[in-house]
Amino acid sequence: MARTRRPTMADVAAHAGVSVSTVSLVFSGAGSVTADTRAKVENAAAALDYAGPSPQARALRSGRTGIVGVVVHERLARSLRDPLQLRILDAVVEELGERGLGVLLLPSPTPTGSERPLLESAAMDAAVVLRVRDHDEPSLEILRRRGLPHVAMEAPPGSVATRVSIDDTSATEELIRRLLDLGHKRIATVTLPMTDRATTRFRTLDDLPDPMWTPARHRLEAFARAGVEPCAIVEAGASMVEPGIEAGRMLLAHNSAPTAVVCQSDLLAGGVIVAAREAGLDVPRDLSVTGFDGLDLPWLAPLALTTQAQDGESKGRAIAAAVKELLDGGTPGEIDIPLELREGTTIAPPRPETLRPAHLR
Amino acid sequence: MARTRRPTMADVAAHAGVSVSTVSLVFSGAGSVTADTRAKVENAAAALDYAGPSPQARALRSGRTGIVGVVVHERLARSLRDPLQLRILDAVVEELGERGLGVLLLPSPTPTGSERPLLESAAMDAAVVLRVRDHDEPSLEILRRRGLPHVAMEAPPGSVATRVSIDDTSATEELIRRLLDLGHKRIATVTLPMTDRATTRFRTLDDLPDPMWTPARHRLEAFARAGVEPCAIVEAGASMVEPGIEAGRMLLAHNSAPTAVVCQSDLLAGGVIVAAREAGLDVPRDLSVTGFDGLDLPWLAPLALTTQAQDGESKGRAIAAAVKELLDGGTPGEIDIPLELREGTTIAPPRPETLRPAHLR
DNA sequence: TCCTGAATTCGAAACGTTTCGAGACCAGAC
DNA sequence: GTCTGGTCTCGAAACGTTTCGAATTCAGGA
Repeated sequence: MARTRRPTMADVAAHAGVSVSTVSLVFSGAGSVTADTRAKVENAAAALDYAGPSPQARALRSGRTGIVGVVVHERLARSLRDPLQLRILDAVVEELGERGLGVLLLPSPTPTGSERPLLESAAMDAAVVLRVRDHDEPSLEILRRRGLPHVAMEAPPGSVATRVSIDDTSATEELIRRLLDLGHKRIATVTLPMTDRATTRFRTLDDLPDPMWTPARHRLEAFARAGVEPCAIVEAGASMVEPGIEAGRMLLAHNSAPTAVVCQSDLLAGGVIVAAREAGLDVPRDLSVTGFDGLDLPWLAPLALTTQAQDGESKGRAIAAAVKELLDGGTPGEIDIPLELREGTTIAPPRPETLRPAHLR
Repeated sequence: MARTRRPTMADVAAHAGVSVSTVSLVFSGAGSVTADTRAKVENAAAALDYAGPSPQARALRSGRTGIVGVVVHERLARSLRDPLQLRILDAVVEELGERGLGVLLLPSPTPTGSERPLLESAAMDAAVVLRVRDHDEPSLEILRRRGLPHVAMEAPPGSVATRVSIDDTSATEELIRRLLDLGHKRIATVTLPMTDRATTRFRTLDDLPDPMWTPARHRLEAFARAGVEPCAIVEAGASMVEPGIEAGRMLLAHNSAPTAVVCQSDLLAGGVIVAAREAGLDVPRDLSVTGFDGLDLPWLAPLALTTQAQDGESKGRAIAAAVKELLDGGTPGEIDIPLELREGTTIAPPRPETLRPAHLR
């Protein structure tokens, strides 16, 4: 089979005995075309094995590519191993797909990365930034330069025109107050990664990185709002179970172990619970644990995590809706996705000091 | 700020006092340009806030879009909740990204789907099909029509020019033989979903769907190769823990419960183990369980799954390498990714009949 | 019979690049 | 002083559509 040139609209037009404009009309479905003419064109297309108008040419002429870029963590798996993020992306893909829009995965540009990041050079009509560092996110500047409309999730207030966010500070504060009401005094926290290349480690309030991932910062600020200081802060290397276990071990080995741990994600909380079990502690009697996100963690049974649940699907749909509105020339502004405190079985009043396992007093 | 037209290469050329071709040369980095001229052009571009050549125009003229489509399950999350798939996709994105290629997510076209699926209309240079149903996969036909080079993972032999696959039949056979050698007679199996919209249910060898997802079929065929028939077959609704639990419950409630379960994925195996624990059974003494994929399941501790491990990262890299070779005009052919039997602690000889819990005899 | 207006179809002009071949210029060899 | 070869720059021709306004056709009313 000779590797021949693909047929173009001109070929189809010639074969059908009509003009190129008419063929275009048939394929775009826009103008009015006689059933007769339409049939001629369709037959010609079939005869030539014409696969439809070239997307490249269509994009150049019409100015629309039908592609929406989605900026994720440079290591894709870092972003998507989190089931919540996946749900969000899934909803975005589905919702945009209904309008014929495709999603292009864009690893977040890094200073050390390639000369010309995809975000700068790829064709697209709009973009979604799923992961915004604190104010200096370079993606936002690139998008501005290119004049591309964009939506950012969990971005710092004022950093971008269209935001879709949750009020994670208030939600975390609510969890902290629960623990305070139960009588807890020594409350530790396990945070999300604060930077792109985080490792699991102790932090103090004086030792926080400056461009800091927004959700980590917001959820940490809840302590100040609740008027307490965490007795220990461990930054997790990733929002996954393994780093959660590690963080839990670190906290329990600490000189004065906490009676409660506020975890910035459910996966981290799950890890902390595994570490507690490992140390022979009973959750929640020896240690109260809270999560964030509201995932299903069936392997945690019979415990159910006390957490703030967010609905990934509606978050994704809200993002997609905002993108569509931008493409239609609208200005969606700021969108707030509600959280719901889900009562689980992982918090309880602290055990009287004298009854705690000796090594934890 | 007046919403003004974006500057083009012609504007930059005029501002710099050179020709359009020269500006193009500067941006493409190809031809030889005096340092002086280059500086003039770069200054002009900066002055006009020119964001670089239009990807649309570049794509039309050069014929290359820099985009590789990746066909995933229609419900994105179905594909990507599986950590292995995610690793593969991650490696593909990273490896292609190094060459400046972006990954466009393409939900698999469904009969009921939109009029014109993205796979038919989106701009791209090549495609990867991560999920091939048995022979009649519609994606492959569309790609052929469009004349796009493509790579398919786990496709039936002969269905496509470039395949990247594992020998899952042999690997599963190896696991089955282990169990036979240990003395097992009643071996059940929990399969991957066989169709796009599967539910967790019993199946028999006479009752298999015809277009059937290839890995499910291959791994099931291992029983015939090993010369035994599974004593029960449960098709899982998805390759996740929850359907695995459900499948495990169904098998254990069966009149003559198995002494071993061959699960077509680690997540399903994890679920079966949870169901066994729930029923008061000891794994592996009361029930042997094998998995497939080689994931890390920290919550399974202290057990370690006996499984066939595949390296998602090298699989992804192999796929990306094949795509690059296709784009360079090569013909990569068939690529086989090796599997490695990982000895865990979840299989043992069956307990003598008389010692088994009464309800399981 | 002639005129009006709606329904179709058509021609031509973009859209913003890349690429090809040719021209201009300059230094060094004869 | 002329010729040769290399380096840099340029003009013009695509790439394959969409879209705009104009041309054509045809039916129905005056």
